[in-house]
Amino acid sequence: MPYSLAHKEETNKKIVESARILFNRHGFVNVTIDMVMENAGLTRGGFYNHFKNKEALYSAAVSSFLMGRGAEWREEAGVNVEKPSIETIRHMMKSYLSSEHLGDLDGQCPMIALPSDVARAGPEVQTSYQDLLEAMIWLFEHNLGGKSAPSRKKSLSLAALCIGGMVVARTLPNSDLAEEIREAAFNAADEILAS
Amino acid sequence: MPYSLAHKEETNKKIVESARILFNRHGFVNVTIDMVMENAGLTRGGFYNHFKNKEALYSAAVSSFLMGRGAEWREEAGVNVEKPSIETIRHMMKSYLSSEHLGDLDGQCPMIALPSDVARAGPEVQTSYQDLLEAMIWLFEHNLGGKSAPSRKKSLSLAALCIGGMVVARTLPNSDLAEEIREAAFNAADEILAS
DNA sequence: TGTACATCAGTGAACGCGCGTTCACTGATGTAC
DNA sequence: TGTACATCAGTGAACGCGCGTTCACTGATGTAC
Repeated sequence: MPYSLAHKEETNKKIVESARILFNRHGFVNVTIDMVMENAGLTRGGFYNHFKNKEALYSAAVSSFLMGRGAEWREEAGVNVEKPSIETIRHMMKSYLSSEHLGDLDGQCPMIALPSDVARAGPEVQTSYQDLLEAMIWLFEHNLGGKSAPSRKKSLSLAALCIGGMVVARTLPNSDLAEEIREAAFNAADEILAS
Repeated sequence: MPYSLAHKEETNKKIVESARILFNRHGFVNVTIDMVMENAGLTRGGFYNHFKNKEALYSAAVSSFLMGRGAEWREEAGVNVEKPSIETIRHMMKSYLSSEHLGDLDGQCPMIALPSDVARAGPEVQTSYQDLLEAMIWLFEHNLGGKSAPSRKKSLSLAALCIGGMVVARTLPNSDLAEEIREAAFNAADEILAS
């Protein structure tokens, strides 16, 4: 067996990472396999050694956020499984609903960049999206002190507000209204949290 | 001058209405001009008698909601310019964040159906989207009793929560989580309203 | 240790299809007489 | 009132391009001896 298994995995990661960035910026349909492969330093034909088809790449790219940037964020935000606290949520929200995140077209959360794309994609992609969403909700619930009807409701509202506020703001680039919406969403989320 | 001016306007409306429905369901890129024209009872070639190109149609389709279904909704919700009231907002939100609206792929608000599409489209389309958003915000502000910093903030948060909650829910079709999110968003919006 | 070999990741040309757009035309309709 | 005409909305074939996917190949690498 020529080429180590690790080598193929490495290449696979490069493709997915390249795709994640390009999808975030341009959406599923506007990104071609040529673009993804070239951006990964490879050529067109090799793609099908790694994925069944383009749709399979969608799913992998969305999921990759959870293990990559998403994990970094959880660490940065000081997510501490031992000591859950509301302060942790506030940190996460501050980072999620930040001006920086709004401007980060490459690194942003796919839930913000791709909602309508995912809604029209196949079930695998939607499952990946739902996993991301559930991870976010879990972090909120956990830091609100565990499972209970009120903390569940609160967590869902916070998720809707975080993602939704950013989606709406993202749709209006270079508009003062975008920043205004983002800020208002953050304040509202903060109030829900405190209530 | 053969064919009355009204005739051309009539056809134009048919095309835009056909496009609005198809875009809502499938997104900009996945809808072809053939589909739009056939759905309007016409043939491909005539399209360019009415629009410069496909992108011009995006903008027209998004805007059309404001004068069509959007106007109906404002009436249904009992929007009364003379007597603004919080109850009016509650009606609007109840309708916007309803199960019916979530399932109405054809008639839904384009702000829910097309956020990522619009984010990647040209400035004209984004202006149309922003007009829609500002109309919604205006209705909230007006019924909160007019211009003031707190009512402005509240209106922006409500908009983010209404649109955002629906966007997130829409991304997860056939999932219990979708309904759960929609309901949580409504409750949170109601609390913001009451606060 | 060195060499021949087998494997399969990666290459790039080619295929086929679909879509946006163009264009020569056709024929329905309002107007002039 | 009736008829010939001019206009232009609508038609549908054609063009050209781009993209997803396939495929015959090449060449780098690990293994067997």
